[in-house]
Amino acid sequence: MQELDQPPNTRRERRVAARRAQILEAAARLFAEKGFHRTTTRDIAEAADVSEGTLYNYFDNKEDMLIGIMSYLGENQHMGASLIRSLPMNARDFLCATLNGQREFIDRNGAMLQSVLSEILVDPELRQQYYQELVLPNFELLEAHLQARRELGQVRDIDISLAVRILVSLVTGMFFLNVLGDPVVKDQADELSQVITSIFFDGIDPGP
Amino acid sequence: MQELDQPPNTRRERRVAARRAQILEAAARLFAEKGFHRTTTRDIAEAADVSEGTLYNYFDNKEDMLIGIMSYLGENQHMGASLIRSLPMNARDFLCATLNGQREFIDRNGAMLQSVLSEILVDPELRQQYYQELVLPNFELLEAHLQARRELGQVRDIDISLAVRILVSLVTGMFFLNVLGDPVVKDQADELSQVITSIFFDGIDPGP
Amino acid sequence: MQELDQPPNTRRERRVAARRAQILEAAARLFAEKGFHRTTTRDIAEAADVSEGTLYNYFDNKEDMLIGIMSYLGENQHMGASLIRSLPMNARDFLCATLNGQREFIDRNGAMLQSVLSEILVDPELRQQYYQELVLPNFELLEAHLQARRELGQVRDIDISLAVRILVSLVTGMFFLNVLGDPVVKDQADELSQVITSIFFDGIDPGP
Amino acid sequence: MQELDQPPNTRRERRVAARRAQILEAAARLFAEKGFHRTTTRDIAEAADVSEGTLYNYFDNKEDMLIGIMSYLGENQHMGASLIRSLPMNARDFLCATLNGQREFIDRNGAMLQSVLSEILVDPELRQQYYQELVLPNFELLEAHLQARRELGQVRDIDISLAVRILVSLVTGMFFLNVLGDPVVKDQADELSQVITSIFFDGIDPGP
DNA sequence: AATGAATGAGGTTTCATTCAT
DNA sequence: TATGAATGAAACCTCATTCAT
Repeated sequence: MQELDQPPNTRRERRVAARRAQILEAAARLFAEKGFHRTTTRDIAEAADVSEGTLYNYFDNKEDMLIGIMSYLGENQHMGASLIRSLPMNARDFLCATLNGQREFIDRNGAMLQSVLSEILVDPELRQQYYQELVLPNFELLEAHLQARRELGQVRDIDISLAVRILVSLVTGMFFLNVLGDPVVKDQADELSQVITSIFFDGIDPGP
Repeated sequence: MQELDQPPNTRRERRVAARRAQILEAAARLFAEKGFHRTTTRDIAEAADVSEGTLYNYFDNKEDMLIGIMSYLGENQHMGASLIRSLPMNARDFLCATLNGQREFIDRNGAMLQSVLSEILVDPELRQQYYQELVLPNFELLEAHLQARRELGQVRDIDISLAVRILVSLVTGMFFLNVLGDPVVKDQADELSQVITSIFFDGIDPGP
Repeated sequence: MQELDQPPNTRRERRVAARRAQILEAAARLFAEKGFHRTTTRDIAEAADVSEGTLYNYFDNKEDMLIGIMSYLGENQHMGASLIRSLPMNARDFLCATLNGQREFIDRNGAMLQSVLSEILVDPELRQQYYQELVLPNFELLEAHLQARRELGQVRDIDISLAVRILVSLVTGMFFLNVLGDPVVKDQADELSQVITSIFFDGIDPGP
Repeated sequence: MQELDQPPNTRRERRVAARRAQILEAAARLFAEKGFHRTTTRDIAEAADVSEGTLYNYFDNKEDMLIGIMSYLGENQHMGASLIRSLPMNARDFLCATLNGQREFIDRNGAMLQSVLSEILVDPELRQQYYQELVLPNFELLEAHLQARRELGQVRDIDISLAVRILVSLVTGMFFLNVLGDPVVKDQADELSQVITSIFFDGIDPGP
């Protein structure tokens, strides 16, 4: 009568997950458009095509939706798996591929990212959670990866920790410029990954 | 009835400017701590040691204070002047000095920056203004500067526009990491400028 | 389709009655603990171990449960029957026994009483019903009883109506003090009936 | 420029107190009519002829108004002073006077009492405060008084504590009957005090 | 008959803004 | 010019009730 337990979700659980996703997507879009605080629960309910009351059957409160968005981002920012498997790849190709991967991720989840970042800047608690769940794990994966490449002689002896921070800062800042609507970044997105790779590996020094 | 414009500020104008600054500083601190929306005008009034009513003698409304903060940031982000004069300086030293200058600017005005960035992410109008007044001017100055150095043969033939975006993204992203409280960025701030310079000029490739 | 009325309850009717009782008991307990308005239908459903929907198969609405509680109290406050039969009993013993009987009734149904009284104070409609169904009948029984005793010469010539009101007030007020948690009333409950009887019959005057 | 401090209230303080009273009176009336929970803040604002927002300049929240009402009752239930001074009075006259005093107090503050009692029955916290501030002090005063009279030989040797509880219960229960609209209690209010006094002193026993 | 997800009206509370003093 | 009490719109959230399953 009840479903099997093998797939971890029963029919009911799947329905709940779908509803949550439906609501989160609507919320994220609005949060990115108007900001968390300027978005009312009524807005969200209308965009998600449910009643206001229903929102609260799936989330404790409005803030909980933001946290839900963050968790979703965390779960879908796998980066990890690919990083390990990609060691055989040429170092430059790998960086370029990673940057393109990030771009793709942002294309899909930009609204969520935008809405979360905005609040992170001014909410210490959220910030803490974001750092732990979304930033640190990536730092560690990247450090391990870079370290491995250095041991393979593919990278000169720079401070790995700092290099990773620099890379992540760059991607983050790029996202920012994108949000600002900078036409250069928008129109030359393809070249950008290549130029970054080029500078990151060879620098801008004209050489001897 | 109004004073002349010749001496840029009469006694009265100076008093008004001081009051505005006093309010803006209080507001910026609170905005950075709790965010624009979670900060009430009552909070601001108390922090600035004036009454709520008085706020409205100096600003049209709460949003106007945020714009005031942005204008203040724009006026104090001189970068410009120094950039021209520093051409004679060695290219690497110049980059390092610039990065340190940015750090100093952020140390002084971090709270304001933080409060403004948070809203910029979710307020198209503000975003537009920020881009025009704070980002574009710097882009143009930096491009001109980098172009000049390239013509001097101090920089190899990369896309100047993109290089400038990369640099600014990096600084912006670094600010973000700082806000997030990343201990590496915080504790090794000095090395950071050097490592960035090193990578930016020489890359991470181990060479032949 | 419906069963006959001859045997006062068919199996089905008994099941329905049991369910109603199960729900009413849960509701009364919660109403007494937190009040009618602070108790949600969800609370009641959980406490009664049924679903919220099921509540509405047995009661029209939440208010109807309160009325149900009142009816239950009315049906179980028999006082009446015993009053008549107890005429032969010594007057003092009778009063003492009645007081103890009340105490017992309150011990068993205190929560229901408490929840009902609270609303009665502020709901004219409920008040009316309570007075008609629970108070007046007792007044009449008591008056008749007291009248009979007076005619037997066991009571001096006081205003019977008022005497009954005084007695009932006393019991009601005592219930109140009990709810308030007064330690004296709680710990000396046994003496209390006796002291009341003693004062009620002999007064506190030291005599000549 | 500012008023003297001698009268403990400045002009401003007096204005605040007046506003609070104005709001409390409106609230108490409505609470008694419809109950605390069925009374909306909008109702109160309209009845008090202020805006809803203004309510919150004088009270933390709706519950705080109920507490305010209770405090007001506490401050105006002096009973105390008169009790001491009245020792010379004949014991019976004293009881009768006290009962009439209570009746007068209830006539003036019945609505407040009603609204508070209703909530006290179902709110443990409020109940505690009520007991401490309104019940206990009266118990103590009455006990001392009765004790004094007993030592004067005006009262036979009964348990003073219990006698006081009995008296207070009686008054409380009478208030209840009044709220219920019992016509006997309402119409014979004058006789009531006398009958109570009569029974309380002499009992209902016909004597030998 | 039982369930519990969905509903949406309505409640309390906050807060930017105004304006009389 | 400075004040801060008053305002009232609007936000978030709760909860009794319904109804498809």
